[in-house]
Amino acid sequence: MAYYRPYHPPADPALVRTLTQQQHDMRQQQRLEPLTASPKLIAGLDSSFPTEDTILSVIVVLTFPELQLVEKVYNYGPVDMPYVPGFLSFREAPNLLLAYEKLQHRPDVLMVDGHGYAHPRRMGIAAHIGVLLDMPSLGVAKQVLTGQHPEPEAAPGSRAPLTDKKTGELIGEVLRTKDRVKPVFVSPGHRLDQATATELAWRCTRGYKLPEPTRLADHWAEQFKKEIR
DNA sequence: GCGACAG
DNA sequence: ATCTTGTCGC
Repeated sequence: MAYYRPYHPPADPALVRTLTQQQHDMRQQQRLEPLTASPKLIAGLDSSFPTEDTILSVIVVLTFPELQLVEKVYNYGPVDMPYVPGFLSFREAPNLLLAYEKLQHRPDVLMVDGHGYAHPRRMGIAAHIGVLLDMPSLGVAKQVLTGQHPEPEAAPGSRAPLTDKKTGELIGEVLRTKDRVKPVFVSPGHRLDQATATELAWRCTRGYKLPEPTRLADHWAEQFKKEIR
């Protein structure tokens, strides 16, 4: 069905060089380790674009493992950075951080819409935000950015490894959250490991393709969009 | 040189 | 991400 593949306008080489260096620097701060205590509150982060030059970032906070919504906030602002594959965080993270400041609750983990470690330089938006806030984070993406993987089994809960084609390193896991639906890509961002990331994503799944944190953030973005005008 | 390319 | 019609299945 994908007869056409998206075309991405060439990005400014100088800008790409700067951002790449910034990601390498941030990676020095990244730590992937087992999560010590079970989280009590988990947040879901997602952004949408009402117009081509404005961004709407939403953050929802749910209890864990009950997954009851306890808070939802958003921040609406301008966007200057264009979308460049591999540098999504520089376009969305700033506004997400502004939304985070409005939060009254202190979540224990952040589930971000996009990749974490499963990134060319292991610094996807989930890792980017986790490092900046120095908080445990994981990424849940709907499409692969880099890496190869076999198809996970049909049964919900099935996993398949996402590996770097060159090094063979495990960079994420493909998780089948729903029967007969394309799987999601889970990877750690900061302060937690792959096993924890996948387990959390699965324990947050309630019959939909997307885990509740990310799914609800996306859902509320639609509601807040009306509130804006 | 030829593809691939989160949201 | 966003736009956008019809269609399939529970």
